[in-house]
Amino acid sequence: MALRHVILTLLEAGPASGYDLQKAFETEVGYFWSASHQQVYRDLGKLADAGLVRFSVVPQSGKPDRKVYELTEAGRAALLAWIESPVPPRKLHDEFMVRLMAGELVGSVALRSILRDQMALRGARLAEYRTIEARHFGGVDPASLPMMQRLALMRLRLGIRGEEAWLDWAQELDSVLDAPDSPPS
Amino acid sequence: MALRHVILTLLEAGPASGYDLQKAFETEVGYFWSASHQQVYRDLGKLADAGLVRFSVVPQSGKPDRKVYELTEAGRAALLAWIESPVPPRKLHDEFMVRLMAGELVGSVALRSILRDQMALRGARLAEYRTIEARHFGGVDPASLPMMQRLALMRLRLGIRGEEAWLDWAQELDSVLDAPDSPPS
DNA sequence: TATCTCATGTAAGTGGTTACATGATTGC
DNA sequence: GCAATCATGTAACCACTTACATGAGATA
Repeated sequence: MALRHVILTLLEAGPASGYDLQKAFETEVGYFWSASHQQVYRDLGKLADAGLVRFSVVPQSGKPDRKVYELTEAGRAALLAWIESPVPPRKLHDEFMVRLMAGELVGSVALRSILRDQMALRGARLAEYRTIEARHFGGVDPASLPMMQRLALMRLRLGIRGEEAWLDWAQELDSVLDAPDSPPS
Repeated sequence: MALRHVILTLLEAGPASGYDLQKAFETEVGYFWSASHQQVYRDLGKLADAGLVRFSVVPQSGKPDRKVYELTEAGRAALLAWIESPVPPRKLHDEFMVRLMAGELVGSVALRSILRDQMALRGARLAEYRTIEARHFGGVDPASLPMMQRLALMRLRLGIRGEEAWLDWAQELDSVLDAPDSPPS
């Protein structure tokens, strides 16, 4: 159900089309929420049916018409109520961990290469995040920023810390895999 | 699709009933995969249809019969092939982050209390993980353990590091929220 | 000439959640 | 007497993915 609330949140920041929202999922909100354009369009329809958003059609020359959505009063109220509702426990689905477990049981030799692949991938992501941080915020103290940018920076930093922690751990795992196996006593 | 492979992995470790598997999802594998008993039973059925697992019915006195599942050769082969298949990029869905963003836009006063709640929750989880670590592994060097326990410990440590990183970040956020807001220049 | 971007959607399938259902045994 | 544990499942619904579809203008 939360995707609807993410959409409401994005619309609270200003009117937008389905296309605009989908772009947001690929960029700013991408490091804490993802959604495909099909989901976005469908949920916009559902939200409109429920009276939480309304839209106006903006014709364009040469391009398809834009449907620009905005929050209704009911939508704003629903969003406000949701913010303070309890956060459901998130459930984890970490395929990499499963492969690690499976690889060990099956006696696969490929554990190392899977680990290295994953490290490269996440290292690249971390570098990307750091670039964004440097370009947009350039080593500034978060407390000195207006609240909006301050929280945007903090959201980015969570992504950075998460990747750092993962890479630290992966490094430890990599070295620990080197040690010879001793039979269980 | 990955749930089926998690089940195959658990069965590779030894025969088990649906009930046993579901217990595993609540304990050992709980910090990297979750599944409800309905999912487990349904997917066991699908796996049996596909010939990747087989089961034998074990009657019990006073309790319902157990259906004890085990891997077939085809199942083991499928698992092996899967381990080295590329890991699809995991998608994030962090409700807490969305609330933070929404709360700011709407001007909610409740941000602080949401943050504190979440910190308490994750702090408790971290404490739990550390207790398990101390009880099962008692400060031992992972490299000295047989491979199986070694990886079990490393899986647990990923959970620990993840919670630690989150709490560090939350602490920073908490203090950063104190600073007065300055209007965007 | 071909691909990318803008901009919208439908249809079919899979994955996951919630609620319902049964029934004996063990511990409070 | 009541709840929890053991052990299995079905049915209905909701969320999400993959594939298909259109069509003009911009860029390589």
